[in-house]
Amino acid sequence: MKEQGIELAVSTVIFALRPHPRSGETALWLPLVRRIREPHVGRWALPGGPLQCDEELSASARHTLERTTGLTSNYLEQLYSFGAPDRSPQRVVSIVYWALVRADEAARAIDGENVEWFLADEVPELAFDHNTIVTYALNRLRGKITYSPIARFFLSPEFTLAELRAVHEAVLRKKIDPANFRRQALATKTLVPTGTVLTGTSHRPPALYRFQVNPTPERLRP
Amino acid sequence: MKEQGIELAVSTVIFALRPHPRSGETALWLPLVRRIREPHVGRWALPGGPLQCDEELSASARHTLERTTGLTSNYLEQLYSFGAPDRSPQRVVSIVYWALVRADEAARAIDGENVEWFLADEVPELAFDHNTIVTYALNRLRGKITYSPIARFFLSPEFTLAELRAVHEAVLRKKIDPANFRRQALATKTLVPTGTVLTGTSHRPPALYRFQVNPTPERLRP
DNA sequence: GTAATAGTGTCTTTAAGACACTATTAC
DNA sequence: GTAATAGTGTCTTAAAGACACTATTAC
Repeated sequence: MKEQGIELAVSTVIFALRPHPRSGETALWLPLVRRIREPHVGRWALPGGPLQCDEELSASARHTLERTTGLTSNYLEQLYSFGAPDRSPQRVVSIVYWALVRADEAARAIDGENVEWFLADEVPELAFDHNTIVTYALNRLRGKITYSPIARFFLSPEFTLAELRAVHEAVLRKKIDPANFRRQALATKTLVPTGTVLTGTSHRPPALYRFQVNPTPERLRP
Repeated sequence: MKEQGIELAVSTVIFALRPHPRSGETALWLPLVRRIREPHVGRWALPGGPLQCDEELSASARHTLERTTGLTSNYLEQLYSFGAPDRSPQRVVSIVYWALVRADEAARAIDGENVEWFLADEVPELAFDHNTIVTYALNRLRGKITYSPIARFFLSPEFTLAELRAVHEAVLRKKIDPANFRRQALATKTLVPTGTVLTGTSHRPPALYRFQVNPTPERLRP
């Protein structure tokens, strides 16, 4: 069977938390790449590239992440495949992944050539159908964080409940009651107190937690 | 950019409800196609084929559905893309869709050459990684039917609450309390009584309902 | 009348959310 | 002491589930 001249690419939506430039509050960011060739020269686009011959799909997404930001991710998941015939002059089918990057890592990201980070809710007009893809990824992230314990992938291994709550608040852009959040988080039985507290604050020191390595199998919702 | 010699295919997992051959209860079925060439000659596989040059991904899935069963579907959704380098000798990336077919339609399906229907929970050992894909699709169907009103796509436009409940019971393979199911179904405000009842039963005639055309926008969970 | 399912009412349990309250640190 | 957040207790509400009960048809 002859291949039909359809190009196969893998793109990645990379999310990280950083302070908002104006309000200073934690906000969602993502890196974009400026296109240096037609079509859409000069426009910003999602990082990605053609799939290599013997490369896993997820490996391709990981390589893009590494090449674009110099970072690695602890959470990478396939998002969706986009393949409308008119999304590019030469037909391209894009398999899109999304990734979460820890805040402490993201702070020391080494941005590649023509790479720039944007507020996830304020991306400019992008090349191809990439605005649609970003919106789709944002919906998935916001949906998934409400029923799945993925917030931890934004954090270092040890964290306070306030830090975990701050991730939820930044992603969902709404305040969450600290008492209720604590109860729900602890009810999952996936948090283990390290026995230590975080000092240096100007108030009662919060307890530190880490996620249980392999408690009960994670909820299945593909 | 030269295409990397990777073949791009679209496959479709087609679900329909039919009576179980032994118990007689309604059960989930899906059609498979016997492979007539290498690799895996003689094995059963998901229906599908290479993506045509100017064809939408979903259109390709629809064509497969039509070609395999002679049927059309009112529900078609992208499932996942599978692309491990070793899943086929010549590398193939498969974008998989899943579809629901109405029971009354499925009953008069015209099966194509080398097509046979199997109980979804008793498929034989399939070609490639297609067992993995079927399991994945089953999980998605069972997950989605619990939070999204997709059961109706197994039914004709007018139906009783008992029929709707029977769909849930067949898919989830468990009994559901009729009283509670009724309350939940009506609470969604998406069911409209037609004002007529279904006669010919040997008991109190049940009211017929249809789904509201465009009530409130469907829940967004990509 | 009986058999069978349609359809209603109501109680219990669980979880989410609102919010008052106490605890412990830095200063 | 005050300011600030950590952490606990408890009330209200909504939804899920269990299950008893009434309603309406064919026979």
